[in-house]
Amino acid sequence: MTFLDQLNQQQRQAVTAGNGPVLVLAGPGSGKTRVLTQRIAYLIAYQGVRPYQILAVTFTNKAAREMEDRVASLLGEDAAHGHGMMLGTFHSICARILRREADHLPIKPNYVIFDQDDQVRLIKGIIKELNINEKLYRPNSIHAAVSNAKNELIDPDNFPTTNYRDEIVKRVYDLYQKRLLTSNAVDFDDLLLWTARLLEENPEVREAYSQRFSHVLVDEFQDTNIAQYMLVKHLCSTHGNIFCVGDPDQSVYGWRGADWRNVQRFENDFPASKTILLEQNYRSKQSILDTAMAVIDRAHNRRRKKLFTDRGQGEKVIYFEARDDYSEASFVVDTIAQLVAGNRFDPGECAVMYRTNAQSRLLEEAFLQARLPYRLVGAQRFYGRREVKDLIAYIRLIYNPNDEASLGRVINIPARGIGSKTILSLYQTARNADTSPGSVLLDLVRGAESPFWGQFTARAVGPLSTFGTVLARWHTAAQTLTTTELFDCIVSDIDYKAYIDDNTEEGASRWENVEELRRLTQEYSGRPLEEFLENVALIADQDTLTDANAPTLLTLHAAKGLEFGAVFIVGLDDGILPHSRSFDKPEEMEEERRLFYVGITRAKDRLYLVRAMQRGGRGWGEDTYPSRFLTDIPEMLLDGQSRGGAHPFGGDSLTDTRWKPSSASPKSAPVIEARYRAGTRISHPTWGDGIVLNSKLQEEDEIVEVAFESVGIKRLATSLANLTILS
DNA sequence: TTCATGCGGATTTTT
DNA sequence: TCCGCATGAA
Repeated sequence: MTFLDQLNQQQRQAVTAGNGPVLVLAGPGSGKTRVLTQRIAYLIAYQGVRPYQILAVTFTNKAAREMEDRVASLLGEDAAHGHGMMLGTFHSICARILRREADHLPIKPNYVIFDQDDQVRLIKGIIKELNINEKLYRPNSIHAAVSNAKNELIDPDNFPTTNYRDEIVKRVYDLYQKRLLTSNAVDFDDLLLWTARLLEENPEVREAYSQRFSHVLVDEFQDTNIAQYMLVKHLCSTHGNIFCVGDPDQSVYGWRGADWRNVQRFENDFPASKTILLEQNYRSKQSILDTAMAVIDRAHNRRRKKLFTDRGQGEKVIYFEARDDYSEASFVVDTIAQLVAGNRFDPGECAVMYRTNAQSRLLEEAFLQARLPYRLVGAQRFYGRREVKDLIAYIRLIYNPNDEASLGRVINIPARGIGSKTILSLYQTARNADTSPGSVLLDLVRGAESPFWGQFTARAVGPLSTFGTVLARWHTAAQTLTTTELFDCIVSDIDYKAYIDDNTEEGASRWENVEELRRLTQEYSGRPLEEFLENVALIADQDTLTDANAPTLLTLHAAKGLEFGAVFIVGLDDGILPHSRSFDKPEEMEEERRLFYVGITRAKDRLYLVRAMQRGGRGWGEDTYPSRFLTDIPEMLLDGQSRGGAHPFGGDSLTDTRWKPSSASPKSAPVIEARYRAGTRISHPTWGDGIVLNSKLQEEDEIVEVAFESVGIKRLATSLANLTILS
């Protein structure tokens, strides 16, 4: 068993555990991914389990792919690849099961998946339709209530009502589910809900899946909700071979229905389960673990865990208090530039983490200003763009013309004379006939023969039937065209370029997104449309992580499961972390604390805790207070102080000694030699060719001034700019 | 029906 | 700060 040699005793115990339920409680950096992959490899190589009998649930699609690759490299390529190991997120696995088992359910196999936007859009429409006061009952909050119910497997009929608000939610929920069905659509929660119900109500289906998957493995178990828990339980109902890995201290999705008590539920439901603790940390220096423990030990209701490592004490954690949010951002960028210039880290080993997405903006600006590349994690960034959503909605509508949300989105984009009045009457007509607006539209192609024709005003019926005709043509074309061909067809038919590219910079960037989306469709050539749509719908934030060697910007939530050499956690102000919306809810405050803990434990070698004394606008920002979590960290663990000299905890304050990164660096600066001279011809990835005007050595880096043919004179740090010498 | 304009309001985290 | 909505004119 060669690959088992490198495991510690607990890891090996987990990997080689026999059949039956196993719960692995794994601290951060304790090698849990390794345990999962080796467990799979072990089952295949030594227990005679066939790959297709294994179901492994990961937190992102990216993690699933990586796991597949790692298993393959442990066993040799063909042993794992292409033999039907079922690997993916809960949502993607459910989507596949539902596609196959649709005839047991009130949906058809060509269902579409509604994203958050579609869901809220639908709810909003229903609120309007039911004449409910939109100000009092916000679509977003009603949606949250509905979603919570679904995550607990509560259907509209069983929705508990203790007050008037609940009554409203119940009515909306009921209609919402009906609308989803006429649209032949499911939302994110339905993927889990329908699958759980499918297995619950059809013993023969349950047994078939349970027998096919003789081994079920679940990662990030602390973040499962009730629906997911039940799903897992059903899937191993015949054999009980369930292997869960998780860490209650890293549970940060409670607001999404995740219930860390699933760990307790597991122990109750599977009394024979083995529990294995992975405690040794292989990721971080001890100074970082000490900081992490200081923060998490204040949490209530938890078993104290000792985090230890043999990676050495490491340097102290740096605390920096910036004047305002602008200097917070430039501190981060400057420090990263110095870390990179000093050869302490690759750009790609650095990450900046924040509580809310909005915080990324100033950081991005600071990176842009410094002309340093960065990578931003977040599906929203690309898939949330209007132009991208529009085109995906077109494709979705063609794939499934009953999709009401997509139709509503694109029916008048670009404007084709179908305004709100016309749309209203189209929807009304469809509802009266107990069908979908899309099929009314398609029926209008028959002209006056359609029973719907007479129901519209002469003014409205023209544009409607025209659009119906186009839609019908696309629908037919889609049977033979590739996704890319269909994409091109849509874009040119609606002249989308003219619609979005208004010759402004903004317009140009929108068109770039369209081209990027087109490139994406090419990856799906030869694969059915539904795969494209499904993957696009279920994309996770982390799936957007590229392997570019540049610092990563991401939310603390998105950081879960990742690790970086140097981590900056910014915005450590009360109200941001912990977020002000959690202040009066103890449970949520605990979750904020765990979120901070997750961020801290992402760091391998260096950790920077950063905050701004003012926030909100240049010079006019409001004063902030340090995060209350900072006071839990003993002073002796921290290095650095604020610009004003005040230590956040009122400790000994040194007067205006700004933190100097070089003073904290134990490595002496490497001596470097100039590589560029005036006259050297170079090439830059974005600006093309240019000639070096002059060069000087500065702070362990070579700074060159270059005249580019395209953009004129620029100053660049050669350690970052990725220049190629041509002559 | 569309487009421009101005106002008010809200504003976490994500599959 | 940005977004969505209502309002009013063409």
